[in-house]
Amino acid sequence: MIHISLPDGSKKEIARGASLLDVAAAIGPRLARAAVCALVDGELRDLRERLDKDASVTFYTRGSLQALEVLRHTTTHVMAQAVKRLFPTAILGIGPAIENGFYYDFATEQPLTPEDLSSIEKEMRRIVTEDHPIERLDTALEETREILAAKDERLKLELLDDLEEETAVLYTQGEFVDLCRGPHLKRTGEIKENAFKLLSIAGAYWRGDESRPMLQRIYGTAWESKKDLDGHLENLAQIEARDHRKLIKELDLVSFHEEGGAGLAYWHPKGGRMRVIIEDYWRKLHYEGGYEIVFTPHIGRALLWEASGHLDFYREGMYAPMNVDGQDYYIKPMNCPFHIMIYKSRTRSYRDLPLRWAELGTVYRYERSGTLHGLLRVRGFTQDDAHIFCTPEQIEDEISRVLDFSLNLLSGFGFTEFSVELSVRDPKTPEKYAGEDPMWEQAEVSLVRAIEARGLPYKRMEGEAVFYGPKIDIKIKDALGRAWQLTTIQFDFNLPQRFDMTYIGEDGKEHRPYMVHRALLGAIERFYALLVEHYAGAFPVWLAPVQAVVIPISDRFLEYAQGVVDELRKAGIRVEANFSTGRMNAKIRDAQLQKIPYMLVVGGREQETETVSVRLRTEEDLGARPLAEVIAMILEKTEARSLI
RNA sequence: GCCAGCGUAGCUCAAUCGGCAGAGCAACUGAUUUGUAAUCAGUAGGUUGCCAGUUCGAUUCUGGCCGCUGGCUCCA
Repeated sequence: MIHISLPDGSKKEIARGASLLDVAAAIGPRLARAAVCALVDGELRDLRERLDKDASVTFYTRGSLQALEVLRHTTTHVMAQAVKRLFPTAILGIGPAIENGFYYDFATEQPLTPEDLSSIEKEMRRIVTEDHPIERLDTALEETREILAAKDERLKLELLDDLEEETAVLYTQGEFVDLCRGPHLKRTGEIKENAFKLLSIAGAYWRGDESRPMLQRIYGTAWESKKDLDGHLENLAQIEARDHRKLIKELDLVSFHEEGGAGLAYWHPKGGRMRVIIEDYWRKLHYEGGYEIVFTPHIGRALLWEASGHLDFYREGMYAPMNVDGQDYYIKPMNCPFHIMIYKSRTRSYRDLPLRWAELGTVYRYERSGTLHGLLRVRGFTQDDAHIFCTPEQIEDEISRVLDFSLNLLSGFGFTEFSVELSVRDPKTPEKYAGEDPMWEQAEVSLVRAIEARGLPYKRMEGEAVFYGPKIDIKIKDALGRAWQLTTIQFDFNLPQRFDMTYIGEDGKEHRPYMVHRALLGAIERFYALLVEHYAGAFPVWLAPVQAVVIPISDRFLEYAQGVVDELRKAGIRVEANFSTGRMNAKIRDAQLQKIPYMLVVGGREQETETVSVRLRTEEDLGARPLAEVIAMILEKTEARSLI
């Protein structure tokens, strides 16, 4: 007999070799029916697995996150089975459950097309209806190899060769056999035939390796119920409706041009207005926060990039040089060497430090064509870059400051949920990194203290640091709960050395300053795309490119309407006049579609009483208000940078 | 960069087994003078992404290029 500890603290005695399903049955028949998988000493297991020693066990029932993962994993097997039925020569790759769904990779003779998805789905429904029992077979490696070889599953054989265990696990359902660790559902019929959907088809390198063949990947999603599936599809529709690529076009903010080249954004007047507002706010906060703002060239001689090491390590990310007067000049992919030039323009004393220099620096990087994506991934962009040069004694205080500064700036735009990732070096390969051990240790301590002092949740990422220093990245959550990495704060132990930067210390000797790179919004383009999606184009009044539109109900009131427009404009409000000959209803609709916060309707009543009727884009009707009151209301929201 | 799909009027989308390319919205003109999400009528708008090839004839078929989309990958 062995002893099983349960989460409520109780224990069960059960025969050695009993399956987890037996354990569940011993606890109660209802659990046995509802259980999908179990956590055994910290590992997620299949209910068919047998226990041969004492263990602590937690069962997960339908509805739990873990059960959903199992459901998705089984659904992807059903998909693979369907694919094998329809395309018998398809070779299985891997097929895991992922967030909100699953995928499976196949090597196929013919590429799959989107039209194949519906026939695969149909076959999947058949397999679900056939309700095959799913068997788990722990099999000796050699036998497994024979089984897979007989089915010509060469990719699975490759996985098998890399297996470290002594036995392999095969799962079967009907004619389908797969090498898989599990866990899985007990029958294909447990999948709801109307609660899954295949979504897309894409190429994916075998084992994520570009030098290996490209497989066909099918993505799908699966849920406990049709209602959950519909909810998820609704969510996807939401994301699509907020897609900045659609909104920047509809709202006339930014465009891209085939003639101008991929990944290069054109800011229209309305996008430009918003950008100026964002950047002015950024500048104001930087001056208040003890930064100085600098400007540096867009191109620099090869010498500079040789000194920085960019030409050695980052050349493929840079645009090709242009030759001027026999000298090679490169468009800058980063601002740092230029700021270092300013630093080196004179002798620096410890009394000068810390120096905090910020620049909205436009850089160009050659991103691979396939990675470009609207404003989120471009080839030309403006970083809200800054470099902090300080003494070792100042570093902790500086990190602390920059963290507060970042959180403050981001919350100004309406982002208040943060999480932090701390990337440190891999202790096993210290030789890969620039800088001395004590520097890394001090840097890490100052980063950790700064994070912990603010009670921010953080993840420590071992070995994720870049070679020149540790860093922290701040992620924010948007209105749809998606995480975006914006801020990055990075130590640099490399460049001060490469450029032989020094300052004169109290002791009259030369010392090496510490250098910290930081970008808070990241790239303005990317941040802007995020703002568009976060607000679904309905920007807070202080950011809205057009804050108010004046709508006369007929052109008999044009004169009064023009007076209203003049007053608003004089007060500094971004106002548009819709004086076209159309009906008021159409103008309201236009303004609504443009998501303009205030619609000011003027007709006879308003003219007589020196008022405007205020309609909000939320469809709320505030009725007629004195013009002065409306101006004050809009200005108040603007100045307070109110988020609605 | 790689795999797949796509590219038709400013926008959203039709159409052609290879035979004169079409609608709605927007634009323009005229009429209408309107009270909180689309007034009516008319006009104009296209080398069907670009360049080759096949063909009597290519928007349609083939190849190359450019761009976009979904992924993979990269993010010194």
